[in-house]
Amino acid sequence: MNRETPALSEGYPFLPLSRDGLVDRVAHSLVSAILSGAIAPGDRLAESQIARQMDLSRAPVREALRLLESSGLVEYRTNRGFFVRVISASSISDLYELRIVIETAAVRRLTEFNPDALPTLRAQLAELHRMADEGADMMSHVSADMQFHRLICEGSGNQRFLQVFDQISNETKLGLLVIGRLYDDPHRMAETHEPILDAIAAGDA
Amino acid sequence: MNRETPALSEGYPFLPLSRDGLVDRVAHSLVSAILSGAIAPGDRLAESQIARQMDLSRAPVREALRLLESSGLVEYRTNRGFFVRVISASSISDLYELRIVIETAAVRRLTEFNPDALPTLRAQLAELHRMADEGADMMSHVSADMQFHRLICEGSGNQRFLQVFDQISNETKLGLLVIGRLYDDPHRMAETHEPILDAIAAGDA
DNA sequence: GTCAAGAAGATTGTCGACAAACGACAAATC
DNA sequence: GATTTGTCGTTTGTCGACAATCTTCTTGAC
Repeated sequence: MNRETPALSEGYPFLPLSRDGLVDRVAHSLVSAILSGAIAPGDRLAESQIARQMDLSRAPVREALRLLESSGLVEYRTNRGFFVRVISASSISDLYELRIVIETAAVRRLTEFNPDALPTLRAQLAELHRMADEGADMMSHVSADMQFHRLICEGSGNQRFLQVFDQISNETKLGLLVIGRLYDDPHRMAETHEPILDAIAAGDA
Repeated sequence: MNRETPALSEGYPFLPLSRDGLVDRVAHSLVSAILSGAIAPGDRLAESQIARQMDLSRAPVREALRLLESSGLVEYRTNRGFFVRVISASSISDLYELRIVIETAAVRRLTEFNPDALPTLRAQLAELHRMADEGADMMSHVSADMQFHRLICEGSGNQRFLQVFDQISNETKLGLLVIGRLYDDPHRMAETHEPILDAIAAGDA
């Protein structure tokens, strides 16, 4: 009974039904609620209430919240519970500086060891422009934008860069949504990414 | 009833009894066991067994393990449980590169905005040499060494640098212990830190 | 003898209940 | 009247039990 071994020749039209446990689904649901603004920063996240609304016990909710805590979206105080983290201006600027440091290093590695990743980056950039044309909503823009930066970290070949990026990505999204107005002009936003690509193509970090 | 406001003039002889919950104590206990090598990389961490040995229920153990997971010391597989993470060579090198990137940036910020932090760093370096003289055990060396690097991140003024550093610090310790032999000559090890201080003093990142 | 299917044992996943801690309001004290 | 103390409702902390899942061992067919 090995899951890796397909029972028959590859390729049935079955979508790989999510193997995540309940906890992951709860976590995902909470992330959506927070990033959509349905739950505001500073709000209390009462376990029992969430559990009741999702129709399950407190245990998986608790674990999901602990998960979110490690991604910086949520704050925990002993004997007091979980709260949606309030992002301060200086916190955002610190976060931004961290991203620059990580991604700069990632780009350097990428140009040096993995120039093959360029086409993928170009494709993602094109996608950004396409979305700008179609006037997609801000949430989609932020996601696509983040995906571009994620690809850079992924292409660097250093697992840790990607790990840090993923760890702070949700918080970054929250920060971007708070700032918001940066995305007034989606095309301009997309264009700011092009110098990065050019630099990579030129082999310059 | 404000805890911040003392009832009478400041200064009762009460030591501030530990406010950590059970979970934190369990987590700490597990970290010790892993870093001391009492539990080897790859080993299974059975919740029930740990709970039984510590004489408590599985719930706090579970949460403690989830905590360790986010610090990279432990790996979780759904329906399969927790395992002590095995650190590969490439993983260590990736981690090391990440630290260099972060700490370089931290040093740059520190020299620029917070040169006052220098004395503290010098003191910690002296401590390293003192320990080398006294022939302290490796674990203490590793801790003191890490503390030096932590002070750099702390002095940078960017909370995120410190956050990332702390997040990977346990894993780094584990890596250092695996490599181990680097600490054959503690004095030499301490000396490698001096150029950093000199560079900071010279205002050069 | 090898391999697959099935049963048995052990471990994780989830639950509901109770204990402990907290926050807010009411009562008492100076 | 302001501050401290006591009480109450709510929320978190921990527990033990049961269900679901995985792993191992056994069994049986080829």
